[in-house]
Amino acid sequence: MSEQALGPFERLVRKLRMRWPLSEADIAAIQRLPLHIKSVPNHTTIVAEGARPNQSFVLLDGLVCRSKATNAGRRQILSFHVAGDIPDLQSLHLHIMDHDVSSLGPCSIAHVAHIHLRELVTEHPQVANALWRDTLIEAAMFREWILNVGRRSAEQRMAHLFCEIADRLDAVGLAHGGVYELPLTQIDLADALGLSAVHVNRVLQEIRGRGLIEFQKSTLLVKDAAGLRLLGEYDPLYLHNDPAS
Amino acid sequence: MSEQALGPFERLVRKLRMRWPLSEADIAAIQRLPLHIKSVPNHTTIVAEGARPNQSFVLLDGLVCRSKATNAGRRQILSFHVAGDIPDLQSLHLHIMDHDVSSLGPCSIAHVAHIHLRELVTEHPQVANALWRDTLIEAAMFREWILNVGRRSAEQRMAHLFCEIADRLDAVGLAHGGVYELPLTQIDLADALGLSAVHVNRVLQEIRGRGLIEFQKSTLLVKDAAGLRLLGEYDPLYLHNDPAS
DNA sequence: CGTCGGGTTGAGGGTGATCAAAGTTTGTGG
DNA sequence: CCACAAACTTTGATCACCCTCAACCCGACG
Repeated sequence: MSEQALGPFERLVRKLRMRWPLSEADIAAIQRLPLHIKSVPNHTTIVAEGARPNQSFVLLDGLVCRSKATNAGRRQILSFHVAGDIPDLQSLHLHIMDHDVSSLGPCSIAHVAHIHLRELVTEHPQVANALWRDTLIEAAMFREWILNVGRRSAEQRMAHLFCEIADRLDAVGLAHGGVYELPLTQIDLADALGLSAVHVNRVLQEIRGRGLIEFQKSTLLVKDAAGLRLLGEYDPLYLHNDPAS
Repeated sequence: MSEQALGPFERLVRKLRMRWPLSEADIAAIQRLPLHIKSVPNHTTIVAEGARPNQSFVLLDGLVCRSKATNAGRRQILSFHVAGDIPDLQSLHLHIMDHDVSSLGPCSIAHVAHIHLRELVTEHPQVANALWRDTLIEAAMFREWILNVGRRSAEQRMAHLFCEIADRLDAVGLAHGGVYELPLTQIDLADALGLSAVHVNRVLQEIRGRGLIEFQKSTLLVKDAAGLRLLGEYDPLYLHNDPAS
């Protein structure tokens, strides 16, 4: 990863600068954060519901998701996170975890103690603003997710999800011409979409048959982005990627 | 309303103090905010998707909801808000609305210009922290909502929603012994739960038949709170009401 | 008194779940 | 590097939850 040469928090800094104007001092302070880098194997719970962490982590490489489950064990994935995200930033202010954070594929993460994050946001209010805005965008993504599982058909849900993932990976430069590395099983997809794995399989075949995508061996290939957006009624407004909007 | 005697923002202040320790100066600054009080009739869109407001509003009295709709017009309610909430606070940082905010029953609101809110949060970082924490709790509620529509049965969804509403109204002192004033139609309930109005009607009869609740004429009566929580698998952890947690 | 929004009820149908079993790929230990 | 197990994918059959459509009822309100 070329980012490593520029420091482990390069992707994070790039994202936060898109969220809010930061000074050189703000950025330097982020890059000075004491960190503890760790490798996480596939399908591992990084932070569990009920935990009371005294640190958060920056995702340096890989894919993680947040999830909750019903008492009957039915899992619902709530969000996906890519390099540069801080998936459990909320534990800085909400001290007990209300959901799980786990890896999808092997990941590299950097733990940062809450003490240092707290110092960062008090000394650098602009960083606090950037993180607050990030929290707001995350909430906007949750809202769209609710609409997706609440009111769209299985096909539409899946198309919408693929559109969002593609857009987000594009935004952080993790796409290579419509090809996306996505270590998701069909079970993971089902848990994200509120469907059964069997039905995901069939819907996948259907929209693949229509020439919209290919999805096999952890690789998503978007063949007809416009058609996919049309099917999923995808409008990226809710991602608020334009810092001016 | 006795709160009006203590100032229109009394409920807001009470809520924010539960979110984060505020000084007398912080509180005074909130209460000095220039405001513009307005009455809103039933079933009115207060802020529409696509709008670019230069103000937010504090809900003084009544009930409002946030919602999005698919292109086919299928509405999904995303959250309910009670007196003391600032349902469109996000427009302070996300300048274009990605959803609607509309009234359920007649409401009283107080508009506050973004200019004054921005000044408030820069001069009073503790208020900014309280609002950030509020945003995080809101996101936690969205996550639970996703689990609800994604993985729970119609009965469970409804029981869970009633539990959450009851808890939240209890928390702000709007309950009178298991009786809650709730100006929701069955159509509104359906849109909140991702169900059809017809099915809501039948589920309502079912859980009413079991002696858990009564719901008619805009009044919710919780007859068996424990049974309702059990049915809905309700665990209020995600509301993070305890400031210490 | 008529209309309108909302509530209720019935009948029928479809989307997607569940169950079961057979393939296929992945991973692991010998 | 092979053998085996585990995990994932695929397919078929059946089923149920919930939707849609349609009609009727009711109370509020002009």
